[in-house]
Amino acid sequence: MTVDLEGPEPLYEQIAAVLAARIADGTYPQRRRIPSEAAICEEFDVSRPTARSAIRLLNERGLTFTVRGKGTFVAEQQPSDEPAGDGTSG
Amino acid sequence: MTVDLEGPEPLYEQIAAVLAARIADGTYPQRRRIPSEAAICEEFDVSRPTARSAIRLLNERGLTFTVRGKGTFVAEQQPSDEPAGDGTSG
DNA sequence: AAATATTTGTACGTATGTATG
DNA sequence: GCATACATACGTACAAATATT
Repeated sequence: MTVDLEGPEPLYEQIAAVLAARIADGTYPQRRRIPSEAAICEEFDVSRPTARSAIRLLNERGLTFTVRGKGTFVAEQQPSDEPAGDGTSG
Repeated sequence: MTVDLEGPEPLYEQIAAVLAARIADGTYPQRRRIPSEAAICEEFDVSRPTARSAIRLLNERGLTFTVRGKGTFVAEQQPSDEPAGDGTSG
């Protein structure tokens, strides 16, 4: 999986979207750790600040939570503002 | 007003607290712009990322909102988790 | 307990892009 | 076009918490 440097979306949003998709499809199971900042830097070839921005988004959206010295973990519940939304309505 | 480099709180939290106090006491009135990132850098002698972190905190807490190219403005209402809290109960 | 490695937290510096006036 | 101001992104260093040896 890669990101689009030319796209309109910021890198950190694209990366957050990729990670969010992995959470949604179970690649990153609940309560389990997601890859470290360093690993995200490696995979997406970005700087640590950018990797951290992506994680920050996930945390803000309630998908994950971060514990210093341990890592970032998938939250047990992913709250949603769109209770019925799976995008298949149209 | 200064910040405490030796203190336990991060610089950006200390700065956010100072700005929040100015919002609370009317130094920065509602709907009015607060100082620019550059001005905050100057006043507190910090880097732009640190100034931005402070502003981000204010935004997250609903005290302010930022408009790209214009500045950061005091929100019209400051939501509170402590409906009765003004600290004068004792 | 000590040393080392891993991982996140804070902070600085800089460059470039985008939006407003 | 220029000046101001925020947004994104890279690079780096050191501190603090955790985990392993």
